[in-house]
Amino acid sequence: MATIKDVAKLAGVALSTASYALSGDHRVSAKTREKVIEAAKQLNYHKNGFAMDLKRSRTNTIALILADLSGPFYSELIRSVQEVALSNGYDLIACSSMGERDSTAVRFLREKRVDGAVVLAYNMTDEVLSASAGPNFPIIAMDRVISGEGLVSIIVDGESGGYEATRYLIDKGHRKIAYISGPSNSFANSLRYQGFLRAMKGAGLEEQAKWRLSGGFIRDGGYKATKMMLMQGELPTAIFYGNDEMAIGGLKAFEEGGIRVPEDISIIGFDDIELTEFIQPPLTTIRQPMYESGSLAGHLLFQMLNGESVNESYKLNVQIIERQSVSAPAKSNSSV
Amino acid sequence: MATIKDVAKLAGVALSTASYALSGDHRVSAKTREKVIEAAKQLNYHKNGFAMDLKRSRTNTIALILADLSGPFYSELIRSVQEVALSNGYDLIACSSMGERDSTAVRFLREKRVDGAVVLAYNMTDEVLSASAGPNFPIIAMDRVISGEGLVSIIVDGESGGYEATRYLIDKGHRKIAYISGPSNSFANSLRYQGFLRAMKGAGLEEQAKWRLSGGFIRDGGYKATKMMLMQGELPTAIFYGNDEMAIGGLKAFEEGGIRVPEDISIIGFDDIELTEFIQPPLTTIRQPMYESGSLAGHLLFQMLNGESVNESYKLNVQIIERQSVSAPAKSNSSV
DNA sequence: TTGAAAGCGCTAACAC
DNA sequence: GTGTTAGCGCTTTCAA
Repeated sequence: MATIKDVAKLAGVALSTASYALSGDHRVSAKTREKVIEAAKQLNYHKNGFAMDLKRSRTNTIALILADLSGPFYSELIRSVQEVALSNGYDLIACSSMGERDSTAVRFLREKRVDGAVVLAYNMTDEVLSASAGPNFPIIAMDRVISGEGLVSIIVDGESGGYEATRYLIDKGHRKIAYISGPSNSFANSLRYQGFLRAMKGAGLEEQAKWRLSGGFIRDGGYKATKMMLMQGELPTAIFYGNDEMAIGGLKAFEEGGIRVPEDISIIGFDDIELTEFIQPPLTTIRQPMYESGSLAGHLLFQMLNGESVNESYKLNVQIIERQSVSAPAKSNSSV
Repeated sequence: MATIKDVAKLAGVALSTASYALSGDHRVSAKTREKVIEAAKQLNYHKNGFAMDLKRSRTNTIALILADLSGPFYSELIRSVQEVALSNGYDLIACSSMGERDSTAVRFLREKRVDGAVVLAYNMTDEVLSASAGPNFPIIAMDRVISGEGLVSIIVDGESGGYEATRYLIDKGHRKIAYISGPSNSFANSLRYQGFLRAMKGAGLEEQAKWRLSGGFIRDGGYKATKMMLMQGELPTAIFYGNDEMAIGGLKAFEEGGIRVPEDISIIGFDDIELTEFIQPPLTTIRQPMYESGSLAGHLLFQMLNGESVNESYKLNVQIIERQSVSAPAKSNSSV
């Protein structure tokens, strides 16, 4: 790899002159510049990114850290963060926090390989975030409550979402409602569940222990939890799945069991992923403002990078999206 | 930010001793090591990634470059490349080539911010790839034919895929077949189109100029192209969409136009994205081995990184996935 | 306008 | 075992 030294030598100028010429400083004469550029081309020279970053101690890059890069659910978030980064002249790299303690993500934060980060990854510990964030290294934490210098949290109001989803079912006449939960260590899940409980209690309803199942936020988990419910014999009249993926899995289980949705049982999801529109029946769900939250995250990050002060936390509202997976409970089941 | 210098000073040892202690070199005494580690903790010290990379001139990171990070289509690819990277002890970062000449992606390659890359991005020029690749910087180019030192290309056999898709329609009795194309600068698209033409010619059929439409590989493009076709009045009996996204857009246009698929018109897509299973009717399509190709790309990259020699190009096969969007042409339309 | 030189934070060869 | 020191490739001050 040719270095700027080689270029300077070939062009017959000093190292610094070459540097100036290459970065377009207007103090070098046009003739010198040309010589240098010609030499650079000849040697196929390109700046070494690290050396530059090291010197500048700035990378002009921010990271978006996700638990799983391949999740379908993130595309809007990625897009919105990317747009903001681009329009601020920054680069965005996405990396995964898979691998836990020694993940790429942790290293990028620890070793300051980027100028700041947006983190949506339940498997990153608060500790890592707190240790990395600071006045010169802003981190926007999504979906978790955390505070500290350089830290801002954005949460979507999952509690209200859980409440509204449940309330919606209750208003349709349902009395026997189950909540299929996500991973127990997920903050988003606990919020949704709390909302569910508040709505149930508010309507004088009780959660039945036998319907307390978990599906880990994944499709197959929803499928299995639903199968289990089916095997138990007695079904609720409505199910609130902690997220859409699990609801889709549940739908498959019902289909296999010959149970019609929403005629025999109503279901509602959470997230409003793309698929919900396309499945049969289209899924009623709670929409998370992914695009908006990504955009907010990006903007906040750059405000912090520019030394402006921002609030410590932001809460975004959710919205119910009515489709066709919920109806009034069937007569035979609607008795309390 | 505390540096190793500060740590050394606080621990009362030399800089190098601190460095050795921190990197676990066994020449330092346990006592010294402890002192250093304690000092580091106290100062909340973390290595500076760039300085390390600069020194080592290795990053232990590879990049996956995609035209659009948010594409739903890539999740399997991302997952498979990530698995390989992780199992080789490397980090993976994903970045987008949006922004063309000055994109993050171009900079990462040019400035050697990573040790190698897998590139699936039609908007990166061959020139950039050739200029960046070299004996010490392997690049795996997907979906393009390119060669040079440090360059390997993986292509899926889109031509055969295009041929098979078209042949499948012909075998069902279709004679009037349209191909809705992707971006004209897309290599994948031209392959598919060539396959289409070969099948048509082989059956003594001709492509009709009026049905030559482009949808840019995006859903809305497929929708618009189909609308346009609808407005023209005369329809083919079958359409081969250059990818699934466009086919999904087309489906919507047909639905709005009161045209039934596959009763009134048959359609076939390409890619086998997740959605194809869930839409109505489920889409018959050509499956690309995304997971396999990502895995292959990752393995090749590491082989090259280890100095092993590999072939210059690899071709992967496609497979037709029969679902329910194709039937024999309706009687009234099936005449030649 | 150009050149010499300091130093970003770190590693590793070498000397003690 | 531990300390000294020379760079990695670059930018940027300062002097010429």
